[in-house]
Amino acid sequence: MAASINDVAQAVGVSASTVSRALRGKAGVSDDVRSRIVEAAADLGYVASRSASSLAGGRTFTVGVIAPYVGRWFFGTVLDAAEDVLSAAGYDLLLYNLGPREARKRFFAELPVRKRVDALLSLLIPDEAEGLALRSLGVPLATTVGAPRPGFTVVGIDDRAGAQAAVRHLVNLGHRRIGMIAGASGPLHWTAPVERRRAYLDVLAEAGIACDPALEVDGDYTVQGGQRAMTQLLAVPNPPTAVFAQSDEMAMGALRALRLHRLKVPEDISVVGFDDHELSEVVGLTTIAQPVAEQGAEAARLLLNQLDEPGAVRPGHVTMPIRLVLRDTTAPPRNGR
Amino acid sequence: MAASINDVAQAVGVSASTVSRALRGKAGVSDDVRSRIVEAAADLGYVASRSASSLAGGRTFTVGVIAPYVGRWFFGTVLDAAEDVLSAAGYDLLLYNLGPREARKRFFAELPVRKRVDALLSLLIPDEAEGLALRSLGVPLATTVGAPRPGFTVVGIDDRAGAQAAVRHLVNLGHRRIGMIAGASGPLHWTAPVERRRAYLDVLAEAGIACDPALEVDGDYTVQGGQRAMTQLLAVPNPPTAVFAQSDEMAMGALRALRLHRLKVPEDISVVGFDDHELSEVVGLTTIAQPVAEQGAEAARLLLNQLDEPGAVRPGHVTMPIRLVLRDTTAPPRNGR
DNA sequence: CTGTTAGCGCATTCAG
DNA sequence: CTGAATGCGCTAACAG
Repeated sequence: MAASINDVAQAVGVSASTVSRALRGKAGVSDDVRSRIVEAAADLGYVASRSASSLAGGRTFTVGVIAPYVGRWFFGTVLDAAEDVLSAAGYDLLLYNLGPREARKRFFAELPVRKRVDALLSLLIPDEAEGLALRSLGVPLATTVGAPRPGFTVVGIDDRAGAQAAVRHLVNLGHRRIGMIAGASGPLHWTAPVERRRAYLDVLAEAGIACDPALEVDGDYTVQGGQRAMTQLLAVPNPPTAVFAQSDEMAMGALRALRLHRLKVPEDISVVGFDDHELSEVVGLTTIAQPVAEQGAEAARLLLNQLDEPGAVRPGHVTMPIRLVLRDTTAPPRNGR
Repeated sequence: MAASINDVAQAVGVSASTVSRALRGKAGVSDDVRSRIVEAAADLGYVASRSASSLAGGRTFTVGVIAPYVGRWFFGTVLDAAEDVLSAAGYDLLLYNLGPREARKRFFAELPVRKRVDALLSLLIPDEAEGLALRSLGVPLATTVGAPRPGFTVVGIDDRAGAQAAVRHLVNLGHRRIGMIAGASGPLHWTAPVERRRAYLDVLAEAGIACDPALEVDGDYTVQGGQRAMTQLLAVPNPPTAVFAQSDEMAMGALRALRLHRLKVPEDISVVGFDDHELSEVVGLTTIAQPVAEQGAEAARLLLNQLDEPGAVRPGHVTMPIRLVLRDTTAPPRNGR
C-alpha cells in the first residue's frame, strides 16, 4: 500500500497534523522537524491523497477545461499553453472534450465538473443557458474565444479589426469582387464568425463595393468545408478574384480546391486566411496572425489570480494583438479588373 | 451550499446508503424508492462529490494521460479520441503535458498522479527508469506509440513495415539516391525513429543501393526542422532525387524548403512522408497513413477493460494497419538516373 | 430490501 | 511550536 500521512508521522515520531503543516509549507513547524519530515516523506514515497485533501480542505486543486475538438491546432495549442501554466502552479487539468453535439448536451445536462474543479476554462462559447449553468458552479470562469459573457473573464482578440485588416488588404490590392468563406455561426454561439462577417461587410461598404450574397459561403471551420466552399464560389456566374477565409484551415481547403481547378494563386485568385496556423507558413498563406498559445496561458493565469484572491479580482477582459502577415497567396487582380 | 447525499436522503426519508446505492444503479433498492431518490436528486441538483467517493471507494474514476505537445496534430487527435471513450464510460481525463524537458523531469520526480488516477495512458515512450516509475503506481498502463515496455499495453503500428513501404515506393519509381529526414531519436526514447531508420537502410540494401550517411539528416519532428534538414540535403555534393521524411510535418517543412529553392515537386525531387496528417491531403503529400484517432480510442478501451476485470486482462499489444497513400509528391526521377 | 456502523486520509480547529 | 479531536461526504461491510 502507498504510504499515508500517518506512516510519515510515525516514522518521524510526530503527529499527522505536524506532517501536514510541514509538507504544505505552513508556518509553525521548527526547521529541524520540518526537514526530518520532508526526508521521511521522500523516503517513503509519500504524497498526499488528492481525494482526502480535497475532501478535508474543500479545494480540489484542479481546473477544468472544456474544449471542442482538441485535435484542431487552435484548441490544442491553447490547451497546451494553459496546462503549462496550471501545472506549474500545482493545479491539475481535467479535460472535457465537447466536440460531438451529444457530448456537449450530456455535459451541460449532468455538469460532471460540479464539486470537481476550483475553476473552469472554456475554449468554446457557452450560449445563454450554458453560461448560466457554468456560473451556477460558483467557481471562477474564463474563456478564450472572446464572447463577452457575464461572469466570465475573457481573453481574446479583436475579431472585427482582424477581419477588417484582411479584407482591406484585398481591397487595397485592387480587388472588387471579394468572396468570403465563413465559419458556421450557428451551433457554437461563437462571436467570431459574426464579427468577422460584419467586418467584411463594413470594408466592402466603405470601399463602395456592393456585396453579393452569392459570394458568402459557409466553410464549417474545416479544411474539407473550405474546399467545398471554394468550389462553390468558383461556380458562381461571376466568380471572385479574391477570397477571405475566416480560418486558415478553411483557407487551406480553398487552396486545394483551386489547385484541383488548375487555378494559380495568387495570379488567378488571391486568398487570405485567419489565425496563422502553424502550417500556414509552409503553404505560404497570407493571413491574420493571433497569439494562440499566449491566450491560453493568459487565461490560465487570470484564473489562478482569481483563485489566489477570491473576490478581490473581477472578471476582466484582455484583448491580444493581431497582425497581418503577408506571404504568397495575395496579389493584385489579373487585369486590374 | 451544494446538496449532499444526506440532503437527498432526508428529502426522501431514507438513509444515505440507500441513496448511494440507488444513484449508482446498484441492486437492492425497490423501484419505487429508487425513482423517488432519482427525482429528489434531480430536484436538489445533487451530484456525488468525487473526492468523497474516491476516498471512500478507493477508486478515482479518473484516467491520467501524459503527452508531449498536445498542440501537435498527432497527439491532439489521439487525446481527442481517448477522451471520447473515457468520458462515455464515466471516467475523467487528467492531462499532463510533458513537452518541456523540465516539466517531464518534474513529473517523474514527483509523480503527481499517485493516488489520483485509476489508469494511465502514455502518449510518449517512457525510458527504463520512467517505465519503472509508472509501474510503481500499480495501475493499468497503456501507451500509443508502440514501445513494447513490460507492463504496458501498447497500441501502435508496424513502423518498420510502414517505412519500408515508403522507401520501396521511391525505389520502385527508379530512385537510387534517396535521402531521409529522421526524427530525433535521443530524448524521447521512441522506437519509431529507430525502426523507421532501420527500414530505410534495409530497403536500400535490398535494392543494392549503398547508403550515404550524408543523406541522413535530423528534422526534429517539426516543420521547421524538416525545412532545415531539406536545405541541408540540397547542399550535399550529389543531392538526393527523393526524400523519405519520417513524419508529415517534417515533409511539409521539406516542401517549403524546396519551394524556396525553386525546385519542383515531384519533377525535380520526390517527397514521401509518414502519418497522413490532416493537412497532407491539402498539400498533396504522398505518405504512409496510420489510424491516429483509432489508436487513442483503442488504447482507452483496453484500459477500461483492465479496469473492469482487474487481473483477468493481460497487457496486450495491438497493431493497427497502415497504408501507402499516393498523392502528388512522388514521381520517377527526372532522367531515369 | 433497507438502516447502522465504520472508516477512507487528510486539514483544521482548539488546547497545551 | 506541537498534538488531540473533529469532520469533510461518501461507500462498504454488516445487521436486520
